[in-house]
Amino acid sequence: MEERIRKAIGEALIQAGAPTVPFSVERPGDIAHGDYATNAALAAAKALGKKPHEIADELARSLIDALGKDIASHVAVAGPGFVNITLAREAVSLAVAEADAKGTEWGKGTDENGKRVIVEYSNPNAFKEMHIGHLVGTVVGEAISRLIQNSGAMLARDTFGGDIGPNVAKALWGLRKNGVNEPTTANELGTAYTEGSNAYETSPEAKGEIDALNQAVYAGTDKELMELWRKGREVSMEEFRRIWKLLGTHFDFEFFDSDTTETGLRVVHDGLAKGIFQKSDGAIIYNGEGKGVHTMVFITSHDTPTYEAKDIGLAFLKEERWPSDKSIVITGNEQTGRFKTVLAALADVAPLLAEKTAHLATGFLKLASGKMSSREGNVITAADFIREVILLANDKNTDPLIAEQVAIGAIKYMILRQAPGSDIIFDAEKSLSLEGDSGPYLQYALVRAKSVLTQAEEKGGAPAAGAPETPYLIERIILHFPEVAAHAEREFAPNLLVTYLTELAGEWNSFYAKERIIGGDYEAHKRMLARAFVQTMTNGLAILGVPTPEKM
RNA sequence: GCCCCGAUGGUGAAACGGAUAUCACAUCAGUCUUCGGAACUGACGGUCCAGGUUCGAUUCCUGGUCGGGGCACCA
Repeated sequence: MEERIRKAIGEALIQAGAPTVPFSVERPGDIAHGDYATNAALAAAKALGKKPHEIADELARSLIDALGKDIASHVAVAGPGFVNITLAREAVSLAVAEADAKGTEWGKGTDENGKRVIVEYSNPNAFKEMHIGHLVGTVVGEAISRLIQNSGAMLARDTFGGDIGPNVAKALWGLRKNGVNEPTTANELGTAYTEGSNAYETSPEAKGEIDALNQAVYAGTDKELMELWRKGREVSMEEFRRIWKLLGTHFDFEFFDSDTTETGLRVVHDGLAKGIFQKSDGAIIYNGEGKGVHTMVFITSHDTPTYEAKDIGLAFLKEERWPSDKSIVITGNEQTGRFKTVLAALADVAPLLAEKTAHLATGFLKLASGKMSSREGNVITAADFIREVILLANDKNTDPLIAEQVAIGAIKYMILRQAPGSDIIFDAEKSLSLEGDSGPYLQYALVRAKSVLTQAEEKGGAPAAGAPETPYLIERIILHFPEVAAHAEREFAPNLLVTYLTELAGEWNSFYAKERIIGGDYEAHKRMLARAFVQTMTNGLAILGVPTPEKM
């Protein structure tokens, strides 16, 4: 529908003599203005040297002719020169029927058809527990992945685990000190890491031992050590996989630091020979001066690669394993500066790889109250956090599966409702009080609509036909779903979809309170409307990765 | 010191350069509980400051204030 209007405006502008003016076609802020609005007349005014209103009047006339009464019942000029289009009843009914008929295909786009896209997110630190910061990256990464898939791309998910380096050495040191040869729980690893980390700061002797362990892992010749390392990593990853599953995420590729060191070292050494990197105090650095990025060490003076060199290696590894048209990396926003340096260096060594790589940053998750902190430490693990929220959801849902769905929905909604990149304040009690503007609010609206439909079908009979001349507001919201999904994908902004679905759920609740469906006027039409709402909400929540419980 | 990001009602957020700045929570006042009240309706209240660009600025530019993050051998 939007495309059709856009085309009609484009042709009208060509006739008016302003073929290249960019213009918008969007939902008006106030639905009372119409179903679509365009600023084309305002945009063209300067180019044509005419008053906006003159152009708007002409545009309105040609739009009426081009679209016809079956599509646009009303075209009006308003404000400084907007042209508002109100859809005809038949056009609205047609769009709603389409939502109902298309099923899971409703809302699918074609913007990324035929493209291969790889998305990296969640990046776990093996030997450390998953904390709530990873939760944000995982939830946002999954939603963005699904948005891209919804636009038609072939998509692969990958995650880049830290399994080598000083942090890992600290955990190994702790394990050895505690005499643990067969670690079995993530908690055990977390404790060992904390101990190693503390010892590293306070004891010069321990520091030396840990540094030596780090070198030994890179060398990989100490069989006993490598066995402990392998087991620890696996235990750690099992825990990550458990939480990923809980959050509805599965990775096609799990890459590790240790997979990328070789390539990273080689590429940086080659780059050194070409003058892309420089030697400095025994280390190999990338000089970012004059390029607006920080200067950073890529290879240390001990000839071990830093995270930066590993990221370079990873870019090559990804291309080798799953060649793509676009590569997206999602990390916390504290890494933005570091990533700029990596991309600048990559642009010098492999311009094509750098060109198609984009970095997206997510914000921090902060808790509204400190109550959730289950331990004395200030780090809250993702597992503890999810458990606490499920417990809260349990108050109203005895079924453990539903409590979990509600809790995951609440967490995801809180994270996805705001623009990625900004910090997130999570108030668990507020999001589970479930009054408007929450995941469960959307889930609840869907559950109620499904319930009505079930009862309507059981009742059977011949529902009253016909439809009111003026469409219900809910109909006019439903028809915008495909445009919203496409827009959210272009901007990598799941929050746009969240806002839309919240509005949709609110309008459905409003409709439900005002209008009698079973046994009411226009029952057949209202049933279709209910089905269209269910389909739209179901598909929308699926893109966000928010579970849809059958009952609540 | 340098670089990046942010600042919107009491609180948390939204708004391709567009119309009377949207939504929720809280507060206050109602609906009514005969398709599921985790609901619905209404009231209250806001763009950090000073300039600039523009027909039009929460949005873009300059300066300032406050807050967060980053800045070579950590990830």
